[in-house]
Amino acid sequence: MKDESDKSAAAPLIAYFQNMLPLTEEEVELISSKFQPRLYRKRQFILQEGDVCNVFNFVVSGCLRMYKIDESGSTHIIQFAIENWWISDMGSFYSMKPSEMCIEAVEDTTVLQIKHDDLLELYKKTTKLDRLFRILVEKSLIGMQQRLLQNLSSDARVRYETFLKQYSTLSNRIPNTYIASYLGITPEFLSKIRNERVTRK
Amino acid sequence: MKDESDKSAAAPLIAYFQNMLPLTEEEVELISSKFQPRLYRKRQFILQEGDVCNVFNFVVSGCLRMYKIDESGSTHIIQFAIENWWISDMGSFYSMKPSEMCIEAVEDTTVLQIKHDDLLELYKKTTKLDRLFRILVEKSLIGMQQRLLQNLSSDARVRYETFLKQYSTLSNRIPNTYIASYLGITPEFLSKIRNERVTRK
DNA sequence: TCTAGATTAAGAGTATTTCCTAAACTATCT
DNA sequence: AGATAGTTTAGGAAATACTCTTAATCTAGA
Repeated sequence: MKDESDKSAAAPLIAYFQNMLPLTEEEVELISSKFQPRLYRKRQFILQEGDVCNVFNFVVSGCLRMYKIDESGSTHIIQFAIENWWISDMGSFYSMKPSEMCIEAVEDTTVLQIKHDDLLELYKKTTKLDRLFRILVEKSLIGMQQRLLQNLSSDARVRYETFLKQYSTLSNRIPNTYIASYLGITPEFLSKIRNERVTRK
Repeated sequence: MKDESDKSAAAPLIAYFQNMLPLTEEEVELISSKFQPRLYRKRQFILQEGDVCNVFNFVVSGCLRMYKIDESGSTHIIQFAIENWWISDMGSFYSMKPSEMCIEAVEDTTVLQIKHDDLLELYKKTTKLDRLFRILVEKSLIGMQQRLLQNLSSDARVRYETFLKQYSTLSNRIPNTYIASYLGITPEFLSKIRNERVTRK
């Protein structure tokens, strides 16, 4: 019974993988057995600053945010993760050193988690995993590069417009303070930008 | 004779890979046969805006920079690549769409290049390549994430200090205009920062 | 040796953004 | 349902971080 429910729990992940690469029956079994579903309530922590990030998270539903609190106390959101996104502090995950980041649930969120050691074991057992993770990390890298470029070349207004396009489903689901923190500005200033947008039209 | 020279040319790459994961004799052969050495003279283009980025580059010696020119005409350097670094516009490489970036030699630079199709073929022939590229892309992603964090949370002074630490070998090898462009400021302002540093001590 | 580009310098200027205060609104908890 | 805490909007003053301009000096390539 337990097996059955776990297996069906991993269905969204299997679908996600199958969409990238066909999987054999055994691979489906193997992957399903290693990913554990877990529900986080709004504002619960998946990772806290100072802890080692020892799981890789695949978001089934809901929304997570990863952020860092700097010396002066302000938070900077590196990434949101919604349905079918991956999130983890890879630096900490691979070095097994304490993380400087927090990962927190923005809404009630279901994730599928794999522990560090289990992922390494999967890599050993089937090379398909190397390929899947290669591809998904490549995608993340491409996205990250574009974000960096944005930050280098655009002011807050343009960055906000881009955010609205890219995260259209998210923009009215999360507090504006989070968006401000993602854009690297104060909530008050975001409010001004929003006001400009409205009156301009 | 040709084979011999090609094989030895790939030696730095093989050493780099062996340092990550042991390779079999066949894998060494296979990889060596697909990577072509190429010399670019200072200011030569590896990739020009509008072209498809159809090679992946491993820098053996020298230095490359990847940058974008925005609408207003200013250039933004995304990345430098020195010895043992990888560089390519991955967005263009995997989508096979024209790139918005340029990659240019900052010094005379030797690279080992693999063509898009050859890399896909290697992925097919040996899954070891998936693993190697997974790992190296993961490293890039971690680095990129840190850079983004820097840009979100620090002013130009701090970013410059970080640059000096991270690229200590590079900082006195390349023009300051490039460093300014990497940091996202004008060369004049970088000069002020540098002046401050000196007088402060 | 000449020339173009790179670096430093310095002052004025600007724009983007923060900071502060405050009011209105919204969600959450008991 | 009412209280409380957090979120959003608003507005004006202020700061800072950075640009722009001009110009002189220095450096490296042809």
